[in-house]
Amino acid sequence: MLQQSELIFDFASDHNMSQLGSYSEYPAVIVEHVPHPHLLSYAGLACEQSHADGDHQQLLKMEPCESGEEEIMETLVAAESLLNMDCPDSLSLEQHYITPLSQTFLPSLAEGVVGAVDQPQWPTFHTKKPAAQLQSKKRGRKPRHRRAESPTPDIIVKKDKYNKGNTLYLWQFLMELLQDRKVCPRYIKWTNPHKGIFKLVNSKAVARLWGKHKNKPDMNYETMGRALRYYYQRGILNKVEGQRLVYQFTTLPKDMIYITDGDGTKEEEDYDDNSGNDEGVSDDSDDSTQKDVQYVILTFRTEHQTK
DNA sequence: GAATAGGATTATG
DNA sequence: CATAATCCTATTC
Repeated sequence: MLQQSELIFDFASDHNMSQLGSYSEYPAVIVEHVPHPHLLSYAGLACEQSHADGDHQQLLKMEPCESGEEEIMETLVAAESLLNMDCPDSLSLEQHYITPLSQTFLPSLAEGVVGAVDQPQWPTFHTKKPAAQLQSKKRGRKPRHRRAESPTPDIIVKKDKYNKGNTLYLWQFLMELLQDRKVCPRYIKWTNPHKGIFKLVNSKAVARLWGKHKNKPDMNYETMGRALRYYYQRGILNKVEGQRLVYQFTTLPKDMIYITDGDGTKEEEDYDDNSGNDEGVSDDSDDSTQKDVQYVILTFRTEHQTK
């Protein structure tokens, strides 16, 4: 069925790539981005980003070619980017996957993970529901309780596992997209990285990419959206109500490549999820220092709590 | 009208 | 068996 070389985005022409295809067989694969010590401290993204006092401006700079209409075109570009991570200006995710990660993972992460059996190993954003009226307005929705989500303590570092059978979960796929400079600002982008809030700017394009990845040509946002909605109960995603196409990761990897948009503007538009709780998180300059960054693959066994 | 929520059913690994 | 894909109804933006 899926060929490693083509399983992702067939329209990516003849560049045989397989980065996205190169994930371990473990359910959850997180590409960790370990740039600098200070960035490591930044890892606690959920908590605070105090040091982000602007002395480091993000290098991830890409012209905000924000048209959004021509999806085909952009999809092609996106796919190309996803497939050809070897473009010099990009972070070449390819390296992530094949990096023999000498340094397996962040100790803090490891401990935190190992320690927490019942809860995610990642910083958790518990955004209180903005308003209960949102639920009430729905037609008698039953309260959803989240159970422990997939990723659990086990950290297995798969060094060179780019097997083809890779099937990223949707949430992983979205995270990957959010770390891809080509698609991130355009199709999908953070609207509030600290809270894990992102927006599917171009839902159709994202769905298309997802469909490509899953080899489901008929994928659309309806279907993908359903899958996203499954994440509500599982505590992986929240919906940022009031804003269309805006979702929120309840948990995030400690160090992601936060592409908050390239023109130096910290966050062009953080509609801080209108919950009013936020204290105005401001400078989140993504300090993704492209150079001397180390990419680490962390694989998390997703063993579900044996219910 | 697209987005959203979620039930039901089926598919797939 | 879990994760969706597909499909659907209903509601909201």
